[in-house]
Amino acid sequence: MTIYDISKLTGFSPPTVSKALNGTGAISAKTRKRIIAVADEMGYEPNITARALRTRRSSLIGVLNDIFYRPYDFISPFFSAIMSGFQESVHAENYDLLLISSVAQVGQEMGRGKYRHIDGILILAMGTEEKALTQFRSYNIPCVSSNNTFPGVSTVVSDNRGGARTAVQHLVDLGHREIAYLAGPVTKVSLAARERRQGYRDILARNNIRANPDLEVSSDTWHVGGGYRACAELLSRKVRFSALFTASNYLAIGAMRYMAERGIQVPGDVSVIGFEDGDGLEEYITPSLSTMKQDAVQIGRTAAAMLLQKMKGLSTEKTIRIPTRLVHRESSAAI
Amino acid sequence: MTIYDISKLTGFSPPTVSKALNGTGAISAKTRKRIIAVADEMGYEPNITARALRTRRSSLIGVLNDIFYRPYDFISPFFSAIMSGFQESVHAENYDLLLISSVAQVGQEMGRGKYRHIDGILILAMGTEEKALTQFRSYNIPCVSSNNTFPGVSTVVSDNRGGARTAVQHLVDLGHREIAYLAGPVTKVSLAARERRQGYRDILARNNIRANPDLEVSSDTWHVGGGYRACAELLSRKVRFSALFTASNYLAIGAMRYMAERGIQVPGDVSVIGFEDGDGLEEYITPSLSTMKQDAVQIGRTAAAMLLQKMKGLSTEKTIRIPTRLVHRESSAAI
DNA sequence: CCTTAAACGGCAATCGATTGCCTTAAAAAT
DNA sequence: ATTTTTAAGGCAATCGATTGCCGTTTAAGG
Repeated sequence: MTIYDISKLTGFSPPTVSKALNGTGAISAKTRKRIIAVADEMGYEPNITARALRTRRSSLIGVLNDIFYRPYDFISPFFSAIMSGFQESVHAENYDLLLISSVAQVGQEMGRGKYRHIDGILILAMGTEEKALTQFRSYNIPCVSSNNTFPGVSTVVSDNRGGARTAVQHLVDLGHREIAYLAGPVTKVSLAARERRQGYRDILARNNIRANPDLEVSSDTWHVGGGYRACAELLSRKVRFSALFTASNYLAIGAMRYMAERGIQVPGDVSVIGFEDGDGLEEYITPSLSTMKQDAVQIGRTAAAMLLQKMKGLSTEKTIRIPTRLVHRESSAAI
Repeated sequence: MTIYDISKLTGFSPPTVSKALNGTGAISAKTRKRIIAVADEMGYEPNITARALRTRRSSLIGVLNDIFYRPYDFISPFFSAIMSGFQESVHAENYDLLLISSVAQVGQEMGRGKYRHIDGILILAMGTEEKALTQFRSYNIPCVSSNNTFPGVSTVVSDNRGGARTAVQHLVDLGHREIAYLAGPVTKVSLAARERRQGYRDILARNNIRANPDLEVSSDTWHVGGGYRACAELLSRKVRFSALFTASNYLAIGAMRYMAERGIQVPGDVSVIGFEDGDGLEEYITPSLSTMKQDAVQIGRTAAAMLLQKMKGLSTEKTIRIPTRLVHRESSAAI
């Protein structure tokens, strides 16, 4: 069923059918109605490939989603939740999502993306490296990112600094003054990592707590294993702390495991608060985990709105921050 | 840079350029070499849209990935790991992945898929309903699934029955005879749910343990909350059990949480073993969780191989099972 | 030296939708 | 009643690659 079939059935020329169906051109209401009726009846669906060829727009949006949870090879539930909100929004404008994974191949993939004529791209990758980025720039595809920032690319993130402040202030309010921070991998592009650390430092300063560099450790991955190892490193420094703020829940789980193995009680000896990872587990592990809850779906929706704007040539570079919310559970308690 | 540009630069006609680049038709080695050299030098990349229009093949494979973890809206790490292996394999043959989520829209989505001329489809959805399936059949797209079976669709799954047998035998070997089973949502299509239950029953029978229906509960979701509620239901039945096999790790985590709240010790009072969910957390929660480890990436690769075969018109319907492996951790112990 | 066949490459059509421009008919203005 | 507008649709070209078929050229065979 093509536009030519509809043309024959209605007696109007193919261009007229096209115009009627798309609401473009000057077509009388009567004609349009007739054409639409026939198209509906025949179950006509436009051939999107032909349209893409002619219009040079593919209706495809790429999602660059690095898998940074080796050796498990899965997409972070947090990112996957962002994708969920994002997809919902772009679907409303008839875009579909093309999966582009694995930063290792990013050059190749972007080449691929280019030759597929992707109309836009959402960068969710955590491990995206500098050199890959220069690639993005050379192709001229509208682009938004989340959690990371790149020069010239708009970003939607949680209010990481504010969230970190809330988390750390929560610990202070519980009477803690020796508060450690377990960061994720700090890369040039990782806005989340930078801002959370900043929020942590803000609150120490605001409460006149002297910042102790020994209380800050950084994990080599965003996953549990990294949290475990970083906590080991932290404890090896022999600095006292009664509370620990981690840059993500996975890191918190890894850290708590290490402490459990060392007989350190949570929250008895150390209170812990993390940053949500989107899998909804924090309520169900023991002890249940205090968390800064992020609104991943909303981040996705916002990113979609921004990208769609950009694709229309509107909007300029900016960063939008989505509020986070403290959820107090068993892992954090008064000193 | 199109085939016409290369044509002008080399003096050969566009069809000849096409044939040289694709290795089709009768082109002399010398000509081919020259054309390829120029194409390389100019950075020519074929316009995949035009090719798709002409050949009627899109080089796009759809991934139907229902999000069944409401209200968290994320893709199960297990499925996401399958996708990882799958993508790696189909990339080798120059296919890209189109994301099709949300079973609620499956009809619409498939319509979409059809009009995008998807060359094949991988069904990962857990919640796919019967009525949606009839849609699949009517479009004639090569299709493989994982974890679920549909009439006429090949499937790659873990060796669920064997895995469940190993898990339950493990509990028996530890001296347990009162063993409960916490199932995932049992639907018509859920092969995994059916086979794991079967494996559980096999082992009871093999060890002359009388099956007690009260020891089997079924969760309403595959996520932690469902495990929590199902465990509550199980305990409310007042049947004694010293071990619990759960159909997934998330369910195990939910169940363990409920038991923790009731003061039931794991593994002191009840041993627990689950089925891997692919997020790598089981080592890091406390107690660490005994698990049947699945090879999700391998499942993905195998599914890709099967689908590619099908797309070539070869291969017939079948089910392939990928071995699982017992990993013994703290949550299961001798009685 | 002539015939036959194989090897190379080009021609023209095609995939389906869209677009700018042009023609005709109808409506409005003078 | 005649001219000017405006509205409605059609024509032909285009997006880029591919394919079947046909015409040469060159090599092989007699």
